Amino acid sequence: MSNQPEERYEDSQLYRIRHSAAHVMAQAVLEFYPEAKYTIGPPVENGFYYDFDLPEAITNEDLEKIEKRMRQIIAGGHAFVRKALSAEEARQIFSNQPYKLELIEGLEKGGLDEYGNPLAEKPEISIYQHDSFTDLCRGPHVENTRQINPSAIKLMSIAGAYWRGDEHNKMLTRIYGTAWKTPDDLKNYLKMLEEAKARDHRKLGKDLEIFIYEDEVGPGLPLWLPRGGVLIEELEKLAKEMEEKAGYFRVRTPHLAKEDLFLHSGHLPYYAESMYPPMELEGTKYYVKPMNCPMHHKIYGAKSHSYRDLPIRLAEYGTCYRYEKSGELFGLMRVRSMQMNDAHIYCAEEQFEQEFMGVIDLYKKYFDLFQIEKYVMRFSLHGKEGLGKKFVDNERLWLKTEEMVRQAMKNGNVPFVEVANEAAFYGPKIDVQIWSAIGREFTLATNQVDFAQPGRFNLVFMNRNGVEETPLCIHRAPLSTHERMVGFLLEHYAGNFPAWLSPEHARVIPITDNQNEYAEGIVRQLLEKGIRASADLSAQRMNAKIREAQLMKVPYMLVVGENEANAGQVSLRVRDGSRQDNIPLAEFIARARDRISTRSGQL
RNA sequence: GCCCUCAUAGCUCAGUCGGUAGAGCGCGCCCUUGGUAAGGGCGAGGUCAUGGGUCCGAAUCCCAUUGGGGGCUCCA
Repeated sequence: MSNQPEERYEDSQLYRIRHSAAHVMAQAVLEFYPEAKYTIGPPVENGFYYDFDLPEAITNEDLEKIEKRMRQIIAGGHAFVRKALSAEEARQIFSNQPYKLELIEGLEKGGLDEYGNPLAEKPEISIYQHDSFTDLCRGPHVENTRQINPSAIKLMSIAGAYWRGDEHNKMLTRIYGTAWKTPDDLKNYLKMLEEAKARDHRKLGKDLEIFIYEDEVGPGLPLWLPRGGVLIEELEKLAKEMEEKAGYFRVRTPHLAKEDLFLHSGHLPYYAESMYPPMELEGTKYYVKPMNCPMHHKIYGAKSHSYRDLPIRLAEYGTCYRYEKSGELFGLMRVRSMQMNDAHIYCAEEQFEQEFMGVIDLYKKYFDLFQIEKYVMRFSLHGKEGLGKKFVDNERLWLKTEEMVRQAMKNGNVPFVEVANEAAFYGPKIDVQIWSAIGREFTLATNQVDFAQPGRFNLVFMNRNGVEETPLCIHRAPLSTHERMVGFLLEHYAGNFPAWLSPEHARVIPITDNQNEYAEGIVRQLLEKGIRASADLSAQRMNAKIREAQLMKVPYMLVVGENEANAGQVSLRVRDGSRQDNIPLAEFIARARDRISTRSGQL
């Protein structure tokens, strides 16, 4: 750790290189498609993009062509020249570039940035010029195209993107590129992408037989295979243990409810589009539940409560269905059927901070267990504009609850960032961003403070003054959904699960079939001791059996030949390649049971 | 939902200019009884995603649909 303050990306040389590479790319594209309209091209994490309105679709072959031309332009050694000018002058330069004219208008009028967001102050209008290309741009850039290393750039992909990110606007063609200081940096980046691909939960999920999708079942509706079933069982066991210790009660609720319930909760008016359409029977409409909370509210409301009962914590691994739009589905990370590590905590206002921190503590325990080192709480606030539309219309309560959460996190020294306009409709939300072992960001856990629904459901408790009061409700899902959690864990561990999570703890590998019976006896003993085991009695050679177990990432392989059979021993091969030959079976059992029962990260 | 792209055996993939299909793995049988990441042989297995169209003839060309992927938008 250095004491130097970290340089902002926006101020770095890399940022300038990428920004300049975007301009060079735009020049190349315009040379091939002179009629193209160009829009914006900023640096982004790991690279840059530029959005064009092109007269025809371009292909990956075109990318090679464009990339080649970029290298020529770079070699030309052109200077980047900045010039400040008036809106009028800018309009003349970009007279045939409608998107640029729109940008100029935004800059001129009250200052809107390139994404259409308001700017604090009215900016100076400037252009940057190099070779034959001129762009409306605030910079900064490198001084000369030569400062872009032609062997450290690469065009990555073509994608669609809406003008100004608004789905009502025209779909533009976005070209993504990456640029680095040195060819080695580029190589490392590409290697990192390869690694990420090898860890992709969709690939590992298939290879390790965790889940599948079937066309006839439907998109976003995963089928969990036996090995995936084990992961889920273990996660539930973990959650139930932790929640029991933390004073939660377990409840169970149905998958469907009448329309009335979701009208009552306020979900239907806000989220009907994301719900499966209703089914109507005997004149009554039923909806498949998109979340569990309304049902938990009903359970809370089923009897009268005293302040002495609070907090009441209702937990359920509830199965929910949400109609995510087709283009939004993604492996296990975005699905239509999901099972949530859900719970609702009903508490009095003065209990809020303690309960809230109790949830955060739970998070931290899980982070510890899963060796998650980096996390940030994203604290999503309401937006004034959305009141009554996106958000429940009660600004006073919004501000009050937000302040409560803010204080709780400050007091608890929880790292968090605030994001405006992204709350849940019933209250402020905290999404937990975590980073996997290879540094990819995931949003898994979420919790929300709900000041709206308890009131809607007339949930009350009698306070110590004998006056009815409405409790607050904390929605929380530290382990997210099974789908997302397993997706994350697959990538995080690259499929090399700690023993307790491994679908198969041990595989017994007889060397010849003379040891098959001995192997089967071992399996029986292991199963008896709660160790998930099987024997490989196939006609293959031992080496092939080991390879197979290794590919399935089985943590413990027990090789048994004539010697072991005679001595009542096993040869232990651990997934990491280490070996312990000729140990008594009991010794292995003790080791495995210890690792499993403590949920150890060691094998 | 939108833009682009892809779909061949259970899996991973090959298939040229349009002439109705191949490999490896896996599966079954046989031989091999092997000491820490693939022993060998034989065999079964495909309406080339689905539905239309062009053509004497379509896995191959065109259109639509379904599903996957890269993005955008969205994610209570």
